[in-house]
This record gives sequence, C-alpha cells and structure tokens, in this order.
Amino acid sequence: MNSVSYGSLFDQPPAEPAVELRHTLDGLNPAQREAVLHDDGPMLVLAGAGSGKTRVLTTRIVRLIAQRRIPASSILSVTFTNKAAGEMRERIARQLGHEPKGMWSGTFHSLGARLLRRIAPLVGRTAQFTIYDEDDSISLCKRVMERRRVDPKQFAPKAILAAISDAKNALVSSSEYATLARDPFSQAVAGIYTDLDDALQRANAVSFDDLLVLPVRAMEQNDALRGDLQQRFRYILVDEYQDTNRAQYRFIQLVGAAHQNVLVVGDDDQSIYGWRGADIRNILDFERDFPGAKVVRLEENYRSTPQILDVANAVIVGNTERRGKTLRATRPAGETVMRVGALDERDEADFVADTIVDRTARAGMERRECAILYRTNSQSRAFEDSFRRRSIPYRLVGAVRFYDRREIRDLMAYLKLVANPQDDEAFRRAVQTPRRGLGDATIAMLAETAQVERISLFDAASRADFIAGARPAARTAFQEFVALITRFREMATDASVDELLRALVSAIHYEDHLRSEGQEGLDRIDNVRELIAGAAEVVADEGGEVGLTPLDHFLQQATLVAGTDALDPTADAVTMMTMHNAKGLEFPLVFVTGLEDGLFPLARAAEDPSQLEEERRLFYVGVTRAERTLYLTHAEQRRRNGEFMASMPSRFLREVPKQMIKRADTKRVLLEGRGRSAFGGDTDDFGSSGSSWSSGGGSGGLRRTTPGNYGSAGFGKNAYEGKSRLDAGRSSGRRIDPASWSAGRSDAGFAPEDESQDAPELRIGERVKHAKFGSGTIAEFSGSGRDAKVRIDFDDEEIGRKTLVISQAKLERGWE
DNA sequence: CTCAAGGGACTTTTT
DNA sequence: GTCCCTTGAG
Repeated sequence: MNSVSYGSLFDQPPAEPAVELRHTLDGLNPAQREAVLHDDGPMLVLAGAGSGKTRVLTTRIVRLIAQRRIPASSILSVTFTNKAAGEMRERIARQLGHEPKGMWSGTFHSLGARLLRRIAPLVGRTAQFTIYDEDDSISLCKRVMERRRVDPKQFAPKAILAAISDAKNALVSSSEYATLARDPFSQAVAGIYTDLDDALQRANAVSFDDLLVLPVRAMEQNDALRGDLQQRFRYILVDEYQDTNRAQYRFIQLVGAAHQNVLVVGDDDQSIYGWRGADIRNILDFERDFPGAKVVRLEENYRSTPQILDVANAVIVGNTERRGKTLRATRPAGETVMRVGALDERDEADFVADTIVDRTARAGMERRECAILYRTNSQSRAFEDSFRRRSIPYRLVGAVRFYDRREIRDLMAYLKLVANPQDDEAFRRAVQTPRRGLGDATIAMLAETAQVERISLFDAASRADFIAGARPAARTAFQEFVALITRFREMATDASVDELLRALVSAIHYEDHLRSEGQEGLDRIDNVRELIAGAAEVVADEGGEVGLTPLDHFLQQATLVAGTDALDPTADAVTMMTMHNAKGLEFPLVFVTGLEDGLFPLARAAEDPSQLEEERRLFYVGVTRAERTLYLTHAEQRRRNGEFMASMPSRFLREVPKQMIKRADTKRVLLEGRGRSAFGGDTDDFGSSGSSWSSGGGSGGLRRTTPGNYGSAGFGKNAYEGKSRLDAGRSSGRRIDPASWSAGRSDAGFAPEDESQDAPELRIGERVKHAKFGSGTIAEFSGSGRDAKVRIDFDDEEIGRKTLVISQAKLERGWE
C-alpha cells in the first residue's frame, strides 16, 4: 500500500539455547499434557473453570521457547487482563530462568495499542496518539451531535455510542453502516459515526474499539504489514477465547493465516460478554474456522469442592447453547453450599460481614481469601456501608476506577494535551480547570475558528490572528495556557511522569484549587498524591517503543488498566466486585449475592432466552470462583432506584436441587422442616420466619413486627405497591414503611427509624406555605428518609408545580 | 463568567 | 439515589 517504515521494528532476536525441562510436565493430566505438547496447527482447548488452563498456557510457552527453540519474540499471547499477562510472564520467567524477551503479551486492546504505535501513519495518526475512554468519547459524541443538530433527548448519546461500538466490534465501517441504515435512529448513527471517526483522526486519537479495528483494517489493506506480522508471530495463544468478538477473531485469523499455529483456550460456559459483541460462535465453530483443529477438553477441576461443582453443573445444564461438558471434582468433599435469605440488602450485607468476621476469627481464614460477588455495581454500596461500620478492610474492584475520578481526569487531561496537542477533548477539560476566566462562549469562539481552519483547538489558541480578536482577559489567559503546555511539552521529552505531574500540580496551583472545595477536596488531594506516587513506578514497556516518551507509556497504561489489574493480592482485605470482574479469579470463601429474579437474572435478560443463558453462565462463573465455601444469598426486598422492590428468589436458586444446599435465614440455620411451616409449605421461597440477623442491628425488631404482611401477600409482585409512595417521608408510616429503615447509614448509631422524625407529617391534598413560593397544595410524595420529596401545586401560576426536598423546604402547615 | 440549586432522566455487565 | 443539564443569581 505504501512504504511506511515499520519493518525494522519487527526484527527478531535469535532463538534461545535449548534448556533441559525435566519437571515441567510433572503433575499434568493427559489432557493438559496433550495441549502442552501439541506441535503446530490450530488447537482448541476447552477448559472448564479451575481446570488448570493457565498452567497449560505457561507450560506450553516455556516448552516452545526452551525445547522447540522458538524465539520468545515469535510468540503472541493474548490474555483477558493485563494483570493476567504479567502473571503469566512471571511464571514463564521463573520456569525459564530468564525473561521471555520479545514476547508480546497483553489484552487485545493493549496489544492493539502497541501495534498501532508502530504503524500509526498507516491509519492517519502519529505514534503519540491518545486513547479516548468512554467519557472522552461521550463528550465528543455530544459535540458531534450538536453540530449535526441531532437532539440528545431524541437519541441518547450513550445509545448512539453503543451502536457505533457494536458496529466497530463487528467490523462494520461507517460507510457500510450508512448503506444499511433504514430507520431514523440508524440513520442518525450513521452520520455521527462518520463524523466521530473524522474527529478522532483529527484529534490524533483513537477509541477503545479502534484499538482492535484499526490494526485489522491496516492488515487487511496492507499485504506487507500482514506478511510481516505473520512472519513475526508464528505462535499465537489466546486465553478466554469464548469472549472474543468479531474484530478480535479477525485479528487472530489474519495473523495466524499463514501458519495456523493458533491455540485458543476457552470455556463456552463462561462466555459472559455477548453484550459487548463477544460471539460465542467463535468457540462453538472453531473447528470450522480453523480446519483440522484438534480439540482437547480439560474437565478435571482442581479448584472447588464437589459440593460447589454440583451446584454449578446443576444450573448450567439449563443452557442449550453449549458444547456440553461436566466438571469433575478432584478435591475432597467439603462444606455444603449455603443458601441464605435476607430481609433486605442491608440485612444481606450485615450477614455477609458478620459471617466473614466469624470465619476470620475462628477458622483462621484471612480476609484476602474472601470475596463478595454481585450482579451490578450499585449493590456494592450496602456492603461497603456494612463493612465500614464494622471497620473491616475491603477493596472494591471496578465501580469508580481510580482514573475516572474527577481530580485524576483533570490532571490526565493536561498530560494528554502535553503528549498530544491535537487532543481537543483534553484541551477543553484542561483549559477550564482550574477556571481561568475562559467561559463557554469564549471556547465556542475558539472552536469555531478551529472548525473553519480545520485545525486543533490548541493550534487555534496559538494563532496570533485568533488571539488578536479575543477580549484582553481571554487573550492573556490563552497565551498563558499555550505557554504552559508548550513548556511541559519540552519537559516531557525526557522528564519522568511523576516529575511532570509534580511540576504541573504546582504550576496550576491545583492543590489550592482542590482545597477550596473543603473536606472532599482534601480527599482529592490524597488521590493526586497517589497518582504521582503511582506514576513514579511506571516502567516503560519491554521491547522499547521507539520514539515514545515515558509520558506516552504512562497514558496508554492508565487508559487500558482494568479494574482487577490493580488488585493487590497481599492486602489484608475482603474483595468486592461484579461477577464479570471475578472472571479468572478464585477465593476460598465466596458469596454470590443478590440472587433475586429481576436482579440476577436481570429483568430484561429474563425475557430473551439467549440473554437468560448468558446470565446463567454468569452465575456459573460466580459459583465456580469458590474453592471451599460458597454462600448464595438473596433478599426479600431491595432498594432499587430509590424505591423498594419486593422480589422472588432467583430462578437459578430454584434450579438447584434441594438436597445440594442448606437453607437458612439471616439469623440461624433452619432446622429441618421448621420455618417452612410458618408460611405453609414448599411454596414459601423465602423459607424462613423468625427474627432478623442481628438483634443489635437496630432495625431487627422493627422489621419483623409484621411477618403476616408477607404471608398474606403471598409474595406477589410487590407487597408494598401503593403503600410506600404514600408513606414516604412520613414519620407515622415508619413502622411499616421500609423506606425509613435505612435512612441513616451514616455511622454505628442504629435506631434508624428515628431518622425521619423531623420530617413533617404531610398528606396529599394538604395545604402548605413555602417561604419563597407562597401557598400551595401537596400533590405527591417521592423519595424517602432524609431525601423525601414532595410535589406541590403552588397557587401562583407562575410558579406552578414544583418538587421540593421536605427536610429543606421549611414548609408551614395549615394554610388556606 | 462562575457557581449553586433545582429539575429531569436514568442504571447491567467493561476494555 | 445520583448524575447531568438547565437556569438564575451574583
């Protein structure tokens, strides 16, 4: 295609000398051995959970290098997280006695980024391109929509972006998309897709998805490049193959086309990323895509007790879209799996916390051996509160990534702009934090100039003719800003990132800026210091990316870290995370929580058979994380979106044969048959009566005063329907109003039922007076506890209907 | 131009 | 609850 010189970058170091590897095969079962010893050609390793696949992968790589004398640099190893890649590398180095120098290993995204740095000109970028994360992409998308006059209320930017992401992962280009678009939404997407790609290129930036798509496109269009890569990477290994999408599959197919030395490891039962474009057919149809492929099954599980595996197997057989396999336990029998019913999410969290306290105190278990898994990130809150009250250290994976915090994003914007002045998103953020007298109107003027001249915001701000037209105050602000960035650009060529950051923080007086925000700002300052400390530890990639500064490496790494990458296994803390994040991890004690219909499986997924199967696989993943002890918990009701919802135990729980689990409520293990009778027989899915978990837990007595509510309501849709709304915010309603229980999750002080006492007792239709808005009539209640709101129709038509927070509105009663 | 409060919309999972 | 956008005051 053209003669961009990248070829020299793919030079290979010589092969390693042969090494005696006597013990590497020891302890491998026949199937594992077959995978390790497999010579050339495609192979699919169907590896059940806990079947030792990582060992197979590392041993195979060691053998390739040491025995078959394949240069490490000929090996391309794809893992699901960068942390997994690092660990594999370490294990290989240990067995080999030295680093596998030149081997490429990492996630598809980080490998794509690495490759793109070298071939950037082929895709219209420079090696200093920046990577737009979700937030960057959203704000860029909004901007593009604005320019195209697409109303964000009509089509949500997120939805548009999701559609574009799907298209990219399926390797559908913007022009292809445009020809396929029939409905208004797709047509809007098509235009935005085109503009977005254009804007990304002009910003010398790429999206997450581009990290996969652009290398594939480059390989498809450039025979020389493709040939070079095929030549260079003669052995390809892919872990978690069940979660690859179209673009990733194509990447493997292209690089592996010449030699077909592609070994993929996966488990169709653990495919949980269909929503992100992962195609389970990649693993179901592997033999068709790579003819002559051998298939090896690893079905012996070395991780979990038979009791745990029984539960996993019992549920996963409900799926039809699978190759079919049964995990066989190799470990001795252990504890029976426990199913525990809680009253609400707080009770569930208290139960989990107390169980962990108990087990760590008595059974000599360590906190780092315990994990709490849930379906949605929002569930972490109850656990965090409960653990904080008890001062139990915990670490939260995912949710709000460190790099997503505002103060970190602020500084990262500066760094990105320093690395890549074309990065308009970075410019916009940096130029307005801290405030330097440049408002939206001024920036809009700048953007106009940039748009007309087709240059970046930074370049526009540097231009004398633009500056000349600006207000005097804006003029100096722009000049100083440009000078600042320019100064740091010079500095960045050889300074370390922590040095840069320190200089930057002081140059923009960032700590003062944060301090002015009060207590929260002080916490943010801590995070800034943590960022600086972290930056000091960043080491450039092995293999020396030519022409890149430490800053470029740092930025790439920061954008591509996964939640679990930061997990410190030595910390003395309980781990909390989503089941998606738990993939590939294992813990002696695991709680799979929130097992309720509507939550897990999620309500939307329950309607679509294939989505339900994915939920079931997710359950399977969660369960198989446990080594020795497994608790499955659910709550009778749970706060969702501020409203209480009563819920049925998950259908997955119903799919487990009764004899496989022991049932309990949060207070005590159910004695055979007891408790059931209280509600009359097997139909009682909550299976318990009696008091709640911890009598000291404050709300216990309150909660169980009216068990009949549940019994008579028969656990229908929502026992509270129609009631919670009226009672919200009314102290008089607190005895039966669930909303008032958890109003105070502030500290050790319990008796939360007192929290709402300062709220006035109001009812619909009542007349009230507001200091500012005058008199009006109460129309509706919403929210609960401290945040209970009231909707009032004010007499003054100018004011009309307003919603106010009761505790702040200072309403006076009894006005006519 | 900046900030604070009010009002509306929205929540699955992540590289 | 919580984030984000709009709006209005200073």
